[in-house]
Formats: sequence, structure tokens, C-alpha cells
Amino acid sequence: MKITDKAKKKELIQTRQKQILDVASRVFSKKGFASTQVDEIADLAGLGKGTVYRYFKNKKNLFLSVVDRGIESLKDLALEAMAKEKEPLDKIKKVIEVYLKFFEKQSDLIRIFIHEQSEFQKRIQKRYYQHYYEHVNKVEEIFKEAQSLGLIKKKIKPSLAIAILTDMLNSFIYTWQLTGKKYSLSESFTVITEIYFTGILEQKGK
Amino acid sequence: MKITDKAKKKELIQTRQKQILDVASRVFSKKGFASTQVDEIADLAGLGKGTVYRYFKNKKNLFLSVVDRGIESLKDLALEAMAKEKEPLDKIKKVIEVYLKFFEKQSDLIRIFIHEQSEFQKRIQKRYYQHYYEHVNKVEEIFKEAQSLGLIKKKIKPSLAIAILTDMLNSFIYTWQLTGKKYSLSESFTVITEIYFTGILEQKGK
Amino acid sequence: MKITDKAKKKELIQTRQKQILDVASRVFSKKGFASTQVDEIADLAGLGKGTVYRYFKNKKNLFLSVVDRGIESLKDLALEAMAKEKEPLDKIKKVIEVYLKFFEKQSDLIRIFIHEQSEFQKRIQKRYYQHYYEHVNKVEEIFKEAQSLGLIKKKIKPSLAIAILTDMLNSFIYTWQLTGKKYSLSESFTVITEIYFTGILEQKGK
Amino acid sequence: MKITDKAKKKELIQTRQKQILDVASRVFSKKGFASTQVDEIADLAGLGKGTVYRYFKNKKNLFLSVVDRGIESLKDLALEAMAKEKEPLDKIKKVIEVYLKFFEKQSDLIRIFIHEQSEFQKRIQKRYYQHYYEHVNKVEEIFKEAQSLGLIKKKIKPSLAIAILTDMLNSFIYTWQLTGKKYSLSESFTVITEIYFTGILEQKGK
DNA sequence: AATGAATGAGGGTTCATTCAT
DNA sequence: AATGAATGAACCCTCATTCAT
Repeated sequence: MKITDKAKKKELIQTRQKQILDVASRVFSKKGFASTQVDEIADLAGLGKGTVYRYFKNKKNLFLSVVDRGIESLKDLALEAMAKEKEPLDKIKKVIEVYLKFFEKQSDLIRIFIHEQSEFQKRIQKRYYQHYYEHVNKVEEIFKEAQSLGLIKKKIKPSLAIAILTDMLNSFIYTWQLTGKKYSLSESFTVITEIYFTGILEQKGK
Repeated sequence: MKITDKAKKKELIQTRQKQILDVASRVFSKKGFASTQVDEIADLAGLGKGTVYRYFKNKKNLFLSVVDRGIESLKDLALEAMAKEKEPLDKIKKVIEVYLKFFEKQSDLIRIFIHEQSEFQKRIQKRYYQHYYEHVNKVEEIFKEAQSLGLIKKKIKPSLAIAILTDMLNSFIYTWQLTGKKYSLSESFTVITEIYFTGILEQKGK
Repeated sequence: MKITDKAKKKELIQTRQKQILDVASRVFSKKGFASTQVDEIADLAGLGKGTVYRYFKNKKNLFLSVVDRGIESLKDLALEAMAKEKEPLDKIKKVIEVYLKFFEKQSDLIRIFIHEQSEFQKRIQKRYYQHYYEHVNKVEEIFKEAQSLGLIKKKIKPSLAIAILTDMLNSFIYTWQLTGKKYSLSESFTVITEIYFTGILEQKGK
Repeated sequence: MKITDKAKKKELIQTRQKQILDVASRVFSKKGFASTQVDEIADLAGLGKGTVYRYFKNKKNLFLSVVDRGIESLKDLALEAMAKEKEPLDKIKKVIEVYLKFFEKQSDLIRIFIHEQSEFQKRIQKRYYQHYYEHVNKVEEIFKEAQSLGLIKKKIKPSLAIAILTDMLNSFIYTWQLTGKKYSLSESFTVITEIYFTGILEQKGK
């Protein structure tokens, strides 16, 4: 019974945290950190202000939790996606797809990443790259494997190829967001992969 | 003598306004609207806080003046540039060049445009497009002229061509800004124009 | 059976109340009323916050209960001590001893009495004097008895003698507390009684 | 003219600080640190809340300023008093007098010193002793001089004699305060000095 | 005209108290 | 009966705006 109690408590904590983070993500995204009021988050979450402070130490902490959750979840999705595929090129395609889908769904997060240049930018970038580099190694392995299989041009350095891919995707997403999301991000998947793979793939046949 | 006095007064007003706007642009860009304190702007401008309020009704107003001045000045530069050239294609190239140079120099402004999603975004976009459309007609005229001269593919609608150009430039500048301004914007002028013109120009010769 | 149940229940209530009061006394003494958090008392008592509120209406009430318990218990000790002795002078000595021992042990209480000047001071003093006067009569009786036995100078008004004794003891205890409890309070018993009795006693012999 | 301006400004700052400190001293003394509201201090000082914060960083800071001002002013009075007298014994008497008069007038401060056991006690004591030791040396010199003149018993260590004097005065003042200020503190001067000097003076004559 | 002292509305945060489980 | 999650009143502090000098 005690076990059930503990489990229930843990569940409640997670429910509440998710409940708050979901709202916070939306509000921070819309208004930016400084213009967001904790009151509004609490109201929209259907909770008292004190409850928000029960689950998050303060406003700054809540904000960074939003950022962290986003980054963490992107990483998880990417790793999971790669694991599902066998062929290295398929893995890469899958990562691209996941990346686009993620930001299409979580466009709150892009705005947050873009917004907070000021005091948080450093912190956000640190977190972002920390996770980024954690799994960039895995992606590099995949590129190397593809090269040894003769699928990708051998003269291209994997790290550079990844940097280019990342920049491409980021630019694309930023622009998509800033120009008003006129089309579906994931629909652009085909175009992007085509362009990218044309550049890096070993010309097959003839 | 009274005239000289009035002129002097007017000059002083403009000097003060410029002085304040320059600082405000920098600070708003760095911290965003909400995190910027009027105190800091006054201090950096070497003026009393009251003086800032003498020249600008309130903080919001000052912020929008920064935005307006930016847009206005971009428009002026573009019109001026076009006037200098005779050939329509040269005019277009010049506009592109001015656009890149402007944001390279005024990178404060990009950040401001990117930042303030919140309450200002709508207002900013309105102002932006208001000015934009004012001179987009002139650009359209140039495209049409170039088409009638057989320089640009006739099947391309001028308005679409302009939209694409604008999107291209905007994406480019946003990305340049967000990825850390690793290269000179205006240096990219050649690449951009080459790509763009390749797409829209009537294939000469052969 | 019901009786046993009721008895048990009553016992539990008293156990709980004592448990809470002991902790509360310590915490209030250390931090003062305003800076004490009910949470801390509950934690240190090993109870839930709600339980504290089951036994005490609110924080203020709990605080006053601490004070009351202290005063009550001092009174009980004093009466008990007096009852044990036969001779009036021994009774007085015993009261002094009890007084010193009490505050030596309950130095929490001195701090509480000293601390709360504010809203509680009046209330504390009222309670204190209420109990004080209740048994001051008994002490007065003892003085009168000693006078009629020719032990204490007849020209001294008992009430004044008691006032002086009380002031002396209080000063002594306050100072002892405020200067850092450098010595044992009860060890000073001999000195204090010697001084006091030298002043009030009828000079025996010669 | 600029000089006058600066002087005026400095004067204003000092006026305001005194104005606030006077009220703060009263309120902190009555309610203790935690129960005091900055709002109340501002109201009683006839100022806006913001103004209080213009002159003192925060509540804690204001509180410690009250304490510091008190200690500083006591020290100044003591030094000044000593300087006025020629004879060493007169100097000592003067210090005692000043000490009693000071706390009689500033009884707010005693309460503050007595009150805040908690977080501030250490800080207060540090400040207090810091200043105390600064001028205790001067007092020691006076004792030594009196000894070399054959006025004070040579076997008494000056530092001990001072410690005893301080404890005596403090006890006296505490008790006076805590038992309700029934008499005038400075009136007790004669009694105190008599007792003290009887103990330390070389027995003159016979 | 320029200043910056004064203000108080507004927002972050704490914590006594309640109440569903 | 016991708990501690939830709440919001209350309080500290900031900063846009005003206004007397």
C-alpha cells in the first residue's frame, strides 16, 4: 500500500509538472521571459500561484525547465529514430525527419530559443550543445559507416557534413517560423533531403 | 534671428532624438523590450531620465520609434540606390546590396525584429509591410520593365519574384545573425545574386 | 472498554500536545514568533502540518500555549516546593531555588519572554501576572508568618519585599541569559539568598 | 553654484536618511525585524515606499543601518565625554553617565539589541564589539593612569574592571527596560558609581 | 530645457491555513 | 486521525512615469 502511495505521489508530481510546463512553454513562447507573469501560467494551468512554486523553485527555474525538457525530448526522439533503422542513410534521413517534425509540433520552443538572447542565451546554448554533442558522436559513427560502405563521398569530413546539415535545418526552421509558417515543415522533408543527399552522396551508377 | 533660433532649436531636438534612438536601439536589441530599463538608456545617452521622456512619450513609444526609424531608413536607402542606376537589373542588384549592407550595419535591428514576438510583433510587421508595399510597387515596375526588355523570364509573376527574393534575403540574414555572424553579409552578395538571377533571368545566348 | 478507549484517546492527545509544544518552544525561542514557520515545527515534531493544526487552532494560539504552559508549570513547581517545607524561611529559599532551576532548564522560555515585545508582550505579561498574583498571596502569607515569628524585619512591607525579590531574580536571569550563560544559574543560589536575606532578616544574636 | 547644488544634494540625502532611520528605529524596536513592514516605515516617514528603497538597499540593510548608527553614536558620545574631563576618575564617571543617558534616550535601541537573537545577533554583536574594542583601549589607558596615580587598586586588572563595569551597566539597562522603565535611568547614576567605585578604589585615608 | 527625487502600481515569492484523501 | 497538496493573502522590491526645482 505504501508502494502504491509513493507511486501515486510520484505520478502526481509528474502530472503537475507536465501540466505547468505545457502552459509555461506556450506563455513564455508568446511573451518572452520578462513579460511573462507567473500568475498567468498558474491561471492557465488551472492552479494557484503557490502550486507553481511548489513544483518549480522560481520563474527562472521554470523557464529553464521548459528549455531543458524540450532539448531532452528532442534528443530522445532522435536516438529512438536512429535505433529503428538499419541502413545508415535511412538513419540519417530519419533524424532529419524527426528534427523537422519536432519543431513543427513544438514551435513554442523555437520561439523560446530565438527569443532569449539576453541572459539565457548562454545557458540555453550550453544545454543545447551539451546534449547535441552527446549524440552527435552517434551520428558521426553513422556517417563513417556510410562512408566505409561507399555510400557517402569519402573526402567529406563527417563532422563538417553534420555541421552543414544542422545549419541547414536550423536556418530552414527559423525562416519557416519567422515568415509565418506558411507551409508544413515536414512536407519540406523531401526537398531538404534531396538537396542535402545530392551534395554528399557518392554518385551511383554511371 | 528668430528663424535662426527656431532652426537651432529644431536641430537640437533632432540631435537629442538621434542620440537617444541610437542608444535605445542598442539596448533594446541586447535586452529586449521588457528587460530594458529607461534608466539605462538615459545613462548611456548621458542624459537625465526626464529628458528621455521629454523627447519620447513613454517607453513603448521610444521602442516603436526605434523600429520606425529603422524601417524608414531602409526604405530611403533602397529608393536612393535604385535612383542611381539606369538599367533595371542593376537597380535590382543595388537593392539587394543595400538590403544586405543595411542589416550588416544595423544588426541591432534584426534582433529587435526577431525578438519581440509579443505585443509588438503585429505592430512591427504592420509598419514594415506598410513601408514595404509603398516601395514594392516601384520594384515591381522595375521587374516589369526588365521583362519587357526580355531580360527576365516572362512567365514569372513579378510579385512572386519579389516575394521569393525577400524571403531569401530575410532567411539569409536571420540565419547569419542566429548562427553567430561568422562571415561578412555583404560578401555573400555575389553568391546570392548569382543564385537568384540564374533562376529568373532569360537564358541569354545559345 | 469505552472508558479505556477514552482514556487512551486523552492520553494520545496529551502526548501529541506535549510533543508539539516542546518543539514549538525551542523553535519560537530560537527564531521569534514571526520568523518561525509552522512547517518547521511540524517537521521537527515528526508530524504533518495538518496535525499541528488539529491540536492548535493556529500559530498564534500555539505560541500562547507555549507561554501558558511555561507559566503554569512554574507556578506548580513553586507551590509544590513551598508545600514540602515547614519553616517559612525555608519555603522562601525553596521558591528562589525553584525559580532559578526552572529558568536554567527552560531557557527557551526566557528568550520568548524577552523577545516578543510586540503584540504579545501585553498578553504575556497579563498571563504572567495573573498566575503570579494567584500565588503571590501565598508567598505574602509566608512573609507575614515569618514576621510574626520575628524572623523578618517588621518594618518591611511583605508586598515590597516580594517585588524586590522578583526584580532581583528577573534581572539576574535576564543578565545571565543575555551575557551568554557563562555560569550555572542554580550555583548562584547561595549568593543571591545571602544578599537578600542579609537585607530582610532581623539581626539575630547580639 | 555647482558646489551649492552638490552640498544641497548631500544635505537632502542625509535628511532623508535620518528621517527614515528615526522612524525605522521606532518601528523595528516595537515589532522586531520580521514583523516590521517597509510600508509602515514609509508611511510613518511620510514617504513613498520607493523612496525608502532609494536610500536603503533593502529591509535588512535598513535594519543594520539603524543598529550601526546607534553604535556609532554611542561611541562618539563616549569619546567626546572622555575628552572633556581631565582627571581619570572623572573620565570614567562621565562614560558611565553617557552610557546611561544614551540608552535612556534611545531605548528603541536596547529593544533592538535584545530582540534580534536570530540571524542578526551575530552581526550586531560583531559591530558592537568592533566599535567597543576600538575605544575600550582608551578606557584601559585611563584605568592604568588612575592606577599609577594610586587612585585605583593596583591588583585589579583594568580589562577585568572594564568587563565588570560593562556587564553591570548592561544588566542594569536591560532590567530597567524589561521591568517597565519605572524610574529614570540617569538618576541611578549615583548609586551605580558609588557601588562600583567602592569596589575598585584604593581606600583613602585611614 | 533638463534633471533626478519621489512615487506606487505591479509582479515575484513566501507561508499560514484549509481540506480532500 | 493524519497528511501534505493546494491556495491566495500579504509582503518585498523594481521601475515606468511624474513633477518641482
